[in-house]
Amino acid sequence: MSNSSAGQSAPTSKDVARLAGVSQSTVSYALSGKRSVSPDVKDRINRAIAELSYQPNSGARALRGRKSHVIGLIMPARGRFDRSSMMMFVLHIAATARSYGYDILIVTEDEGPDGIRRVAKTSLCDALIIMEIATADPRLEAIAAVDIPGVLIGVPPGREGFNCVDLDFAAAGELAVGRLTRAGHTRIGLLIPRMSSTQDKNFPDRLIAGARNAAAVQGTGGGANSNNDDVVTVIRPEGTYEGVRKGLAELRSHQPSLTGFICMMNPFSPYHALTAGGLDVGATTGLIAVCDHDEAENLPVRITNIDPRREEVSRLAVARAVELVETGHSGATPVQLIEPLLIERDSVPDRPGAATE
Amino acid sequence: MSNSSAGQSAPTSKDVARLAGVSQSTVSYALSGKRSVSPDVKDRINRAIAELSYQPNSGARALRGRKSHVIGLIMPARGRFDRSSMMMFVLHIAATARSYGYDILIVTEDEGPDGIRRVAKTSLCDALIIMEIATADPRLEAIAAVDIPGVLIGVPPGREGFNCVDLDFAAAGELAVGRLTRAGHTRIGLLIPRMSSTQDKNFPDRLIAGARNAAAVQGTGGGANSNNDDVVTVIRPEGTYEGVRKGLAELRSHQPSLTGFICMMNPFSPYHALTAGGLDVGATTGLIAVCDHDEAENLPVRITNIDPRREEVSRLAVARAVELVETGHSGATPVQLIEPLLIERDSVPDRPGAATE
DNA sequence: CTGAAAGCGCTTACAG
DNA sequence: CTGAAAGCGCTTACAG
Repeated sequence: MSNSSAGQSAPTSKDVARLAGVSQSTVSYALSGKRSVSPDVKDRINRAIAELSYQPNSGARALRGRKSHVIGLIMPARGRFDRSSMMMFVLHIAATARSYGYDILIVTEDEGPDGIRRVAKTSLCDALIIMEIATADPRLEAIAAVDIPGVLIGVPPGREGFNCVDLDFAAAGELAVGRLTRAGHTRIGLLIPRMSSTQDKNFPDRLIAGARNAAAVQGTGGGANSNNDDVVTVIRPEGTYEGVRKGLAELRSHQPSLTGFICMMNPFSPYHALTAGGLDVGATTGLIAVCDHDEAENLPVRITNIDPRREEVSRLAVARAVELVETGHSGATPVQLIEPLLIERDSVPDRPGAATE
Repeated sequence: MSNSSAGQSAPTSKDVARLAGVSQSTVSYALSGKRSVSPDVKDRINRAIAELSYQPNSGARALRGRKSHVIGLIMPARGRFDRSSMMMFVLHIAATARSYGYDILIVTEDEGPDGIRRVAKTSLCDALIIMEIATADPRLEAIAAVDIPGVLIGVPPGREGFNCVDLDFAAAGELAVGRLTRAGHTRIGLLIPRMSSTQDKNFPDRLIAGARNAAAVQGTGGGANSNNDDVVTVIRPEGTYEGVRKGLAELRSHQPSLTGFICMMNPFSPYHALTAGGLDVGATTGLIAVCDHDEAENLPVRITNIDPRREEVSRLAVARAVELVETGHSGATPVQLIEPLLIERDSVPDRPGAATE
């Protein structure tokens, strides 16, 4: 019943022109604004457009204008990824793209590097945004070889010649360690879920470096020359509950004095594993998660979190891609990092002797 | 450096024709197979295509062929949705679409019904797939008004004239209650997270009806005329940990004899809330979750789950959309439901007196 | 089995 | 300030 009209073919700019009593080119110029059009004529055209509910054919526009106004979003290669945060990126990227007049096309891992070549060579996409790229990712090469611009979300090694945008993970590490040490937690465990080996070279190193750096700067209360490696201990457990539980148990058996924890994941498993292990998060034990707000709020204790600012990262990636398309891209640009934000909630208790600033 | 080539414009079918020493139309026919081409000529064409790494321009193809080979994926309206499962749909839908030669374009909630009109009227998309549609969703009307086919994932009321595809939630309810009653659990709590009011009319009713039906059929051990409302008690808590905890606490205070639970969500919160409430899931208490495998495996006790079969639902939705496009759609078709699958894990213990089949 | 030509619906010089 | 015309790269009757 619905959906069944034989489709009396959509109106064209020619139809609009006829109805408005002007030429087709005037319609085009009225829409693009690339030539001034008298108010009277513009008005008639707008009326005609409204009456026919005209929208320009995107195929014709792409063909003639050599621009599809579509950005390809290359999804992560196979591996363990947080689907929830991926979806967050997709939604923000798509919304931002629309604000620039672009649409987002999904290119999945299944196609591999061929997918990149395909959407570029067929002129389906004007630019590419690549999520969670891995180190030895065959897609990096494909992106470099193709002649539409690409923006990486992430800063993988070997990124020379690419446009990278990401959260400042070093700052995130500093922020988390700084917050915990200020609250008096001088022994800190840092949990980063293990990924496939090729993905491991992207953000973890930066996060760890930032954490170590903050430990060195803020000191441990033991003077400038204390061994900073003892302040922050990194573990890379499996991302499952069982993996996290085991990792934490082992860690604590080696370092019973740990009172502060940072996790680069949904805090659900870490929180419950710590609780099951007899620790009282928010009372004696500190926990900071790098995660989205809803995940931080979704526990008995509201978890102080570092907002990974996926919306801002998404915006930056799209803005970058659009700019490269519209200025006629030319090579790589400096890495652009977004500052992380620490949101104070209830999971970081002060400990005796804490330097409350 | 990379990405910087001035782009000596992609090769066209004319270039291929010249290199192969044939006409442009022959190249086209060789590619489409709509006319027979001699092996010799076909060979030369293929060689030329490979040499130039030619791929047909999608704008031209769309313009001339009146088909973009793009399907628009309309994301859920604002509300509380499980981003993880949404992402699962997106990935499966995109992969399936590719297998039919189609691509997926993301249309977000932000555009509302206008987004649907836009991608349809501009001929950007050949068909639409709509996820998680709500009852009084203004997008339903837009879909009906537009002249490309639409497929709904979900079976909302007022779906006359639409093509619907979904999991058989009634069967899921039956399956879960059946499994628990067979294990001797005669008092069952069913947790369905509360959504925005307009979304509440889609699957929950079907799930509940199926659960009640199974309770009636299987009996409670108390004869055919027992009050079936007592077998299954439904609660609709907030989807957060705190909401689930409170909901379960209240439920149990009214019905202390509950030993079986079904949750229509990631079992993390229900599991931990039950455990925190003193129940031993897998030993004395049964829990079945409608969720993805990884979520079922991500807990101290492996949770027996009902696979929502998002991959199969996605496949069906895409197949339906492609069929409607390629046959020249004509109105609505019967609702197509996918059978749910119960995966036996460790969270449903037998209770004394259980009828072990 | 193959080729020359028209045309899909736009945009953009060119001309006034 | 406006119009007539060419052409983007395909596909598909039409003609042989």
